[in-house]
Amino acid sequence: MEKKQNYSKKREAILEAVRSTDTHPTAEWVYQKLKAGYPDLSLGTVYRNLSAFKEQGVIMSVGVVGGREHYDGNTSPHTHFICSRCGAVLDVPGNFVSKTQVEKTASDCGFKVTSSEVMLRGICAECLKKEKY
Amino acid sequence: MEKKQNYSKKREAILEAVRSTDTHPTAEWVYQKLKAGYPDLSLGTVYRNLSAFKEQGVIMSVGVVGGREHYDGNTSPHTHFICSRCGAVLDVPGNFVSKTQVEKTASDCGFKVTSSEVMLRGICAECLKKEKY
DNA sequence: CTCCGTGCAAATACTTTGCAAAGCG
DNA sequence: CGCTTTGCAAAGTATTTGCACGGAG
Repeated sequence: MEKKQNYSKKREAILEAVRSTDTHPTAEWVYQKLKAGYPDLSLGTVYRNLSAFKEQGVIMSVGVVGGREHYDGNTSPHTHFICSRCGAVLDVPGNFVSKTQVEKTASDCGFKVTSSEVMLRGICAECLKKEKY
Repeated sequence: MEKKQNYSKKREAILEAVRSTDTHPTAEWVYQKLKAGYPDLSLGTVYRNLSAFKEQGVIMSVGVVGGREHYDGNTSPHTHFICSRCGAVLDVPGNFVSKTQVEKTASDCGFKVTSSEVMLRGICAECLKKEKY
């Protein structure tokens, strides 16, 4: 039983904001970005719409980094890299997981896998540069 | 400049609690488990010690699932499966990432990778059973 | 005696929610 | 009009922190 969804300019703007960047934004980031064009936008609305999008599978969550949930408008499977220094979340080209191996494991263990995600942690190029002291 | 660390029975108990299970506990879980044996244990202490352990690399974090941070006493690289229904975090045998491929990507992109993690999402065997309606 | 570790409670930080008002169809 | 979406502010939840006291060395 799906709920009917009316058109909303703000909702569209929120989705567009997430899709138009590769910075893996947080709710706060989206809010700050849109505040200029939509002065009466409320942070609650951003949160509400982002979770709705996530639930519908329109966008994905990269997970919670530094206490904040980061979203990703790119739903095609790809890899993420998290810098332990600055907390940046970067896209990494390439799929590191063997699909057949996952499927085999799933049937072995008796559960159903709907998605897989690879996360690399380390220090990004930016922070490596600054670190030379 | 490392800080000196005295012996503490409670700290040891907290570490032992995380290591003695494969349920990937949260701070609250550890607290509940130890409360019986250490009636005046405080939740703040559990949080404090868990983050200290994590920082020292003695234990790892599985990430935030359902709003709570889950820890893992097993620091050897392995894979995690998260059930979208019940939120359980399970260990999965097998390493799904190609080390050489990660290393190549790292040098290509100019950052340093210190760890990699694979996360599978789906529905666990338990929940699949219950779902037959 | 001098620090370290802890209990306790207050403070944070992010996210969710209730409700009345405004908007879409 | 009926149902959806929003603003606003209050409530929630997980985690962190300040401080005085008990404990280890």
